[in-house]
Amino acid sequence: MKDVKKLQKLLQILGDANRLKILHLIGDKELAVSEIVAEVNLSQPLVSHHLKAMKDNSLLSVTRKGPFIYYRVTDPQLLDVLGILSDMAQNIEEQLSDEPMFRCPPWWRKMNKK
Amino acid sequence: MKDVKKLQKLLQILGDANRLKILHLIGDKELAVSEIVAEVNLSQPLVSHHLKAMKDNSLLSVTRKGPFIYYRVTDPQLLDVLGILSDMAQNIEEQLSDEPMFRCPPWWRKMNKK
DNA sequence: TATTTATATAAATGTCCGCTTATATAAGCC
DNA sequence: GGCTTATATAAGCGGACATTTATATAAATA
Repeated sequence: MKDVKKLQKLLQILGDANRLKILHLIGDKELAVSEIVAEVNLSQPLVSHHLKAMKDNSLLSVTRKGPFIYYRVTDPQLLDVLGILSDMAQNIEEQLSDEPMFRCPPWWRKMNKK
Repeated sequence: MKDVKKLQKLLQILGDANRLKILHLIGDKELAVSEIVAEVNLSQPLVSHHLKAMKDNSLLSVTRKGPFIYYRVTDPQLLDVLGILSDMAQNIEEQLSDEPMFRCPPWWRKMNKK
């Protein structure tokens, strides 16, 4: 309960499909931006944008090698935890609250009360 | 990589401070809405809103007892994983990309190039 | 049946954020 | 120094979502 804000931030950084794809793609390797762009189907600026978000929150670390900039997952444990969560997520089927296709107008129930 | 969407959804449901507070408060117990409202500092509709979000995604399960509706964490494992993530999160200090307090106007660098 | 208590739902609003388009930086090469 | 490649940054737009205010449902009780 100490610092909920930090946990929240971490979770909302992770709560994006594109960022998850990038994280999974990098895995325990080191990838340059161009390699990532080549794999995932996203524009270069968008990839850079997400990389920055994760770097700014220390999820990714950066190394420059000549003109290339390599990203790696700072803490490999993160991938394990994501594995666990992914497992959980698969067993979740959206509990759609039997939303009727058509809905009563607001006055109907009151009208027919008892 | 199978279903990133589900993982994303799970993470973004979790990525909210108020929902985290509620989850932590419930813990391994069963709490009625009114008990939750009494503890966290949120309006009743807001609490209901968040409870619904988590219920619809199977994070919470519901039991009615008379006029009271009790919520419990569906999978206690979730709390453990959150524990791990919380641990990670605490060791993350925002990598604020040494943003200068004042910034160059856009023409400055071009002006002084070389 | 009227009232009170417990909870849910609806509508309206403001904000954050992902994405696109356009442009800037930075390094390497001729 | 100009050119190309690799990457980052900025501005603008649109949609999603947390929150508030107001009201509806549902159960219990008098």
